[in-house]
Amino acid sequence: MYKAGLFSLILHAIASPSKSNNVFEAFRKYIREKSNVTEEDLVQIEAVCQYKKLRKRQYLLQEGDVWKYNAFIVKGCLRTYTVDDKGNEHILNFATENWWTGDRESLQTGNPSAYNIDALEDAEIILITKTNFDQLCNDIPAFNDMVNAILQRSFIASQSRIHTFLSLSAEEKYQAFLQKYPQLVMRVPQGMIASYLGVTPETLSRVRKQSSKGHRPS
Amino acid sequence: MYKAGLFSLILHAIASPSKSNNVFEAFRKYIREKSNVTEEDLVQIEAVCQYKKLRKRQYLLQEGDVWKYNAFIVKGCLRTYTVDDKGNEHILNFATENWWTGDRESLQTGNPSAYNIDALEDAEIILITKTNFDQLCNDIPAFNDMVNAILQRSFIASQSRIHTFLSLSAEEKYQAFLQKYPQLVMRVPQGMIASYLGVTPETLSRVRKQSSKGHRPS
DNA sequence: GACCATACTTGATCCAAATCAATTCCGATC
DNA sequence: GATCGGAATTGATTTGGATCAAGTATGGTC
Repeated sequence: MYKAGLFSLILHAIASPSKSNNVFEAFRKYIREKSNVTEEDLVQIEAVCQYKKLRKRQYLLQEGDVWKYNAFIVKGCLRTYTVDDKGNEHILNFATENWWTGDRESLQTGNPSAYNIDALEDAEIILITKTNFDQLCNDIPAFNDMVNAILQRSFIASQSRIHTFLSLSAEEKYQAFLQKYPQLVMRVPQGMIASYLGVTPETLSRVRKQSSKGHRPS
Repeated sequence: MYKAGLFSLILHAIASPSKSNNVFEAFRKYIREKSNVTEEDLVQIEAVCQYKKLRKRQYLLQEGDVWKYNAFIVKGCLRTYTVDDKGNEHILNFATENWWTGDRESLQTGNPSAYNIDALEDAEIILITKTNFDQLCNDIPAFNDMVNAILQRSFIASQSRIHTFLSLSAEEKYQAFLQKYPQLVMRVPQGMIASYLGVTPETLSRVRKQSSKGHRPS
C-alpha cells in the first residue's frame, strides 16, 4: 500500500513516466481524430496535462468543492450525481473512455459544486486546469474549435434527454437508452441506469421483465 | 393587407430601412454588452443580418424542415416544441428578447428538424445564415467567444433542467420555474408552462391553487 | 467453499399525477 | 354589450410508477 503511494508520487514528479505514456497516447489519438492540431500543439497540450488514477468508488469531485479542471477519461467509467434530502441519488450523466467530465457550472462560476463525481470502475484520467485549458483554447484555434464542437454536441444531447423526460414513459425511456448507449447497459449497475432515467430500481426491473416477455417468447 | 406585404418587401430591398434601424440597434446593444467587438466588426455583422417579422402563431420553423440560421429575438416570445402521436405538445423551451433560438441539431447535421418553433406573440427577429455566422466566428474572435459563452450557459441551464426532472415534484418544478423565469409566467399561457414542466394543465392548475392556499391565507 | 454485503427481483399497497368530463372564465370579434 | 372559442378551473376516476417489504441471486473476501 505504502509502496503504491510512493510510486504514484514518482509518477507525478517525473516528466513522462512509462506508464502514463500509454495514457497520453490515447489522449493524443483522440485529439488528432477530433481536430487539426499540429504535433507541436500536442506537445504544448501534453505539457499541461495531469494524470490521475481513481479506484472504484473514489471521488473525482464532491459536492461543495469547487471544480477547477477539464477531465478527459482515458479508461474507466464515472458518474455525476446529486443526493437529495431523502438520500436518493440522481444521476445526471455517465462518462466513459474518450469522454470529458466535470462540472462546467462550478468551473465557470467558481461556486461550490452541487454535484458529486465518482468512479464506477477503476479509472485513469487526464486533468487540465481551467487556466491552462483556456490558454490552450487561446493559443490553438484548432483546439478551441474541437472544444466548441464537443460542447455543441453535449448541448444537443442534453436537449434530446430533456425531450425524453417530457414525452416518454419509463419503458420508452429505457428502450431509448438501450438504443443510444448499448455499451453502458453492460457496464453500469441497473439501479444506476434507473436513477439516470428518473425511475426507481423496482420500476426498471419490472419494465425489463415486461419487455423481455414481448420479444422472442421462446 | 396587400399594402403591408408590399411594404415589407421594400424593407427587405433597401439597406437600412428606418424601422429595422431600431431593431439592429437592439442587436448592437446586446453584442456590445456581451463581447468586445469593435464598431467595424459590428458593421460586418450587420451586413449579414436578415430581419424577419412573425405574427402570433406564425412558424419560424416547422418539423421536417431543415434549419439554416441562428435567430436572435429582438422582440416577442417564441417556443420550441414537438407534437407526439397523441397530439400532445411538448415544449422544449421558450425564448424572448435578447435570446437566441433555432434548432442546433438540424443546423449542425443538415437533417430535417424534429421541432417546431412558433411565435407566442408578434415577434421581430434577426436571422443569420449558418454560413455567414461561421464566417463571423472565424473573422471576429470576440464574436466567437461570445457565441461560445452563450452555448456554455445554455448547456449549464439544460443540465439544471434535467436535474429538475430527476428530482422535483410537479409543485417543486413550478416553484423553481417561478424563481428562474418570473417574467415568463406573466407572458406565457399557463398550459404551455405546464407542458414545459412536463405536467398536464390540470395538474398545474391544482398545484397553483394549493400553493396559493399556503402563502398569505388572507 | 462459507459468509457477507449489495444488487436485483417480486409482491402488495399507496399515491401523485393523468385522464375524462363538465363548468366557468375570459378576451377577441361582430 | 352579446357571442363565441380557447384557456383555466374543478370534480370524479383511473393509472403508472413509488414505496414498503420480503425474498433471491451474485460477486467479493476470508
